Amino acid sequence: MNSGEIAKLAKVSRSTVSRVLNHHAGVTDKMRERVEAVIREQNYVPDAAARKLAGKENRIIGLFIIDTADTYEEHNICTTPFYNDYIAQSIDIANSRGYDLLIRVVHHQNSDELEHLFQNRSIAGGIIMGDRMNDSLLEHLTGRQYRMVLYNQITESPAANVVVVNYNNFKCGRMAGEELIRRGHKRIAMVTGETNKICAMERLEGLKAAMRGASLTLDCDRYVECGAFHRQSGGYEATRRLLKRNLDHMPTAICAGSAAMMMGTMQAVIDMGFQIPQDISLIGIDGNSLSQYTVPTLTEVQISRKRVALVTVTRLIELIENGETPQHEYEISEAELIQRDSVKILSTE
Amino acid sequence: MNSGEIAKLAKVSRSTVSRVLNHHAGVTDKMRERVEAVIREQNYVPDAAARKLAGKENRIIGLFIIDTADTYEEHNICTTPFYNDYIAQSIDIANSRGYDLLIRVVHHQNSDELEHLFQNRSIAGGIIMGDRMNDSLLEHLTGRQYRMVLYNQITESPAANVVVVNYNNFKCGRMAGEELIRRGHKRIAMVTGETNKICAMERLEGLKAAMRGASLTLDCDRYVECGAFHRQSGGYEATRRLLKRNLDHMPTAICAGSAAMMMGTMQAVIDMGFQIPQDISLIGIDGNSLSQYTVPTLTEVQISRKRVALVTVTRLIELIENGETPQHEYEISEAELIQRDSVKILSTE
DNA sequence: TTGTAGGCGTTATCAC
DNA sequence: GTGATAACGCCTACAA
Repeated sequence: MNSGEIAKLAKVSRSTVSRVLNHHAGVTDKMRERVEAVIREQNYVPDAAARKLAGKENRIIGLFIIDTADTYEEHNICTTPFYNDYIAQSIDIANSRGYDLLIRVVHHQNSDELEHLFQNRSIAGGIIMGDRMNDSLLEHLTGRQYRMVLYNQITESPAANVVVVNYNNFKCGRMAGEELIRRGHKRIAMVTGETNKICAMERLEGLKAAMRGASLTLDCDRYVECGAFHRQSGGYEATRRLLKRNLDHMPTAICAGSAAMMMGTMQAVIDMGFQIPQDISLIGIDGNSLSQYTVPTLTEVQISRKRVALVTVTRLIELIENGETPQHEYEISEAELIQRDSVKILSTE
Repeated sequence: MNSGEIAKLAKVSRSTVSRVLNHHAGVTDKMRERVEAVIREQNYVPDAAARKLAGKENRIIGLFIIDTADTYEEHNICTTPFYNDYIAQSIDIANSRGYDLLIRVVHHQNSDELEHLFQNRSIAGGIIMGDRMNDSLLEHLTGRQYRMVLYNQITESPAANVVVVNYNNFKCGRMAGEELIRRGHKRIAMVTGETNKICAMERLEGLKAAMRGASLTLDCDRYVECGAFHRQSGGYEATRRLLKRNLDHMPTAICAGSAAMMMGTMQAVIDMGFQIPQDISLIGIDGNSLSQYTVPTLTEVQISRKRVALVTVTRLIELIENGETPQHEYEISEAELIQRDSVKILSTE
C-alpha cells in the first residue's frame, strides 16, 4: 500500500495525498476528508525511508554511551545506577515529544562506527555521554554539521550545532565535603574515577575546595585513589588500595565519587574489618535507589538524573527542530544532600 | 557525497560502486581497490534511507516495553531491576551482531503507535515484552507479517513470523516454595502482580505446586495479594494489605513475585514492626543487584536476564536474516536459588 | 566484468 | 486548489 494506491481509491492525485498527510494548507475540506477516509480505511502509513529520501527529517535520536573500560565485563556501563535511570527517563521524554531513541554503547572497537549513523542520516541528532571520548574523535565529530549534545565531555561548545551540557560536579564534591566537615571530619579521603573523566576530577576539586574553605588540606598522594568510575569493582579495589596504604593513619571518612563505586567502597571497608560509620564514615556522590535499604543507610549527594535527561533530550530536539538553541552551554546544578546514617558525628576537637 | 560522485572520482559507474559497497562477486581487484580508495578518501557512507528504499533491510530492532500502569509514576517500568538489566544486555547483544535497538515504552495512550514503526518499515523486527498486551491489539499485530518476538505474552506462537519466548515462571515459583518448605515453613503467603500477567500467575502456580507437593495448601483468599508487579510501591501496598488482614494468624514466610515488589515487601514488613527473618521470612523471585547489601541479605530465585536478552534478540535476528527460525516456541528455564539470610529455619513440628 | 536504465515511495516545484 | 513531474540516492535486472 503506497500513496499512489490511496490516491487511486480516493480519486485524487498523489500530490493531494501527500498534502493531506503533511497537513498542508490549501486543500478543500471535501478532498481532505475523502483522502483521510481512505487512509484510515486502508490503515495506510507512509514509508519512512521514502519520506526521508524526499527530504523530510526522521524523528530518531541517537544515544551514545561511551564505555572505555579495558576489561569487558558482564555488566556494561548501562547497568550503573546513573545510566539505568537516565535511559529510562530519556526514553520517556523523547517518546513524549514524538521521538524515538536509538541507544548504542560505544566500546573502543567500534568508536568510529558511531559516526556512521550520523553520516547515513539514520538519526536526526545524537547525545554523547558516558566516558570521556577520545580527543581526536571528539574534535572530528564536532567539526561536522551533526547536531549533537555532549554531556560531561568538554567545557565549551566548539560549534553552533553542538550543545554542551555539564553537571556541576564541583558543587557536588563540595557539598559532600562540607557535610563531612560539618560533622567534624578532618582527615578525609576520596575514591573516585579515572583522571581523564571530567566529572571524577571536578568532584575531587569540589571536595578539595570544601576542605580549603575550612582551612584543611586534602593530601592527594595519601588520601585520593582512582579506579573504574562506573564499576562497583572499581570502588572496591580503589578503596582497598587506599586503606592498605594508610593503615597507620586511617582517614575518618571516605567520599565515593560515583554511585557504582560507593557500593564497592562499602563492601571493601566491611571486608577489611572496619565498621561504618563507627570506624570510617562514608558519603557518596550520586545516589543509589537502594542506599536507603543498606545498613547503615548511606548518606549521599543526589544528582537529578531526570533533570539531566530532560535537559539533554530537550536541547537536542530544539537543535533539530529550530536549527539552533538559545544557549550552547548549559550547566545543571540541581543536587540534593540526603542525610542518612553513614556519616558519624565526630566530637569537635 | 553520494555514490554518483564516488563513481565519477573513481571513474567507474554507480553500479560498480554499489557492487563494491555490497561485496558482490565479479568485480576486478583493480576496480575494487580503486573504488575503495575513493570511498575511504571521501569518507563516504551510503544513505540508509535510499538503501532501504531500494530494497535493502535496515538493521534496527524495535524493543517495545508495554507499561499498562494506570498511574503515571516518576519511575516507569524500565527502572525495575529486570528491565534495567535486560536493556543493558540486549543493547550489547544487538550491537555485537551489528544491529541497533530502538527502545520505546508503550503506554496505554500510544499503544496503536507501536504498529507504525512496523508499517513504515523503520524497524526490521520487534521484541514485545513488559506488561501483557491488550488481546485485540496482540491478535491484530500477530496477524500481520511483522517479524517479532513476544516475551511472556502468550503461550503459543500464532504464526510463522512470530517467535514466542517464555520464562519458566512456574519453576521459579516452585523453587521458592520448595526452599521455604525445606526450611520448615507451612503457612506461606505470596505477594505478586496483576492477575492478567502471565508471569505473576505462573509464579503463584509454582508456589502452589510446591506446597501441594508437601501436602500443604495455599489459602489464596487469605494469603495471596496482588499489586503492581513492576513497582516497589506495589509490593509495599500489597504486603500491608496482606499483613493487616492476617494479624491474628500471620504467615511465617512471604514470597515476593518480582524484584521490584520484594523491596516494597521488605519495607512494609519492617514498617509494620516485624523483624526479618525472626518474625517473617522473605524470599523473592527475580533478583536485585543489591539484595546482598540489605540487612538481612535477601534470599532469592534469580532469573537469568542475560539469557533472556540473548534468546529474544538472537531469535529475532534469525527471523530477520533467515526469514525463519527452527523453533517458534522457546522456554527459558535457567534460574538459580541464591540462599541468603532472609529465610529463617523453623523447627519442624 | 562493467555500464545503462528503471524503480523503490515520498515530497516539492511547477504549471494549470 | 489540484495534478503532472522531477528529484532524493541506492540497488538490481538487463544489456553490452
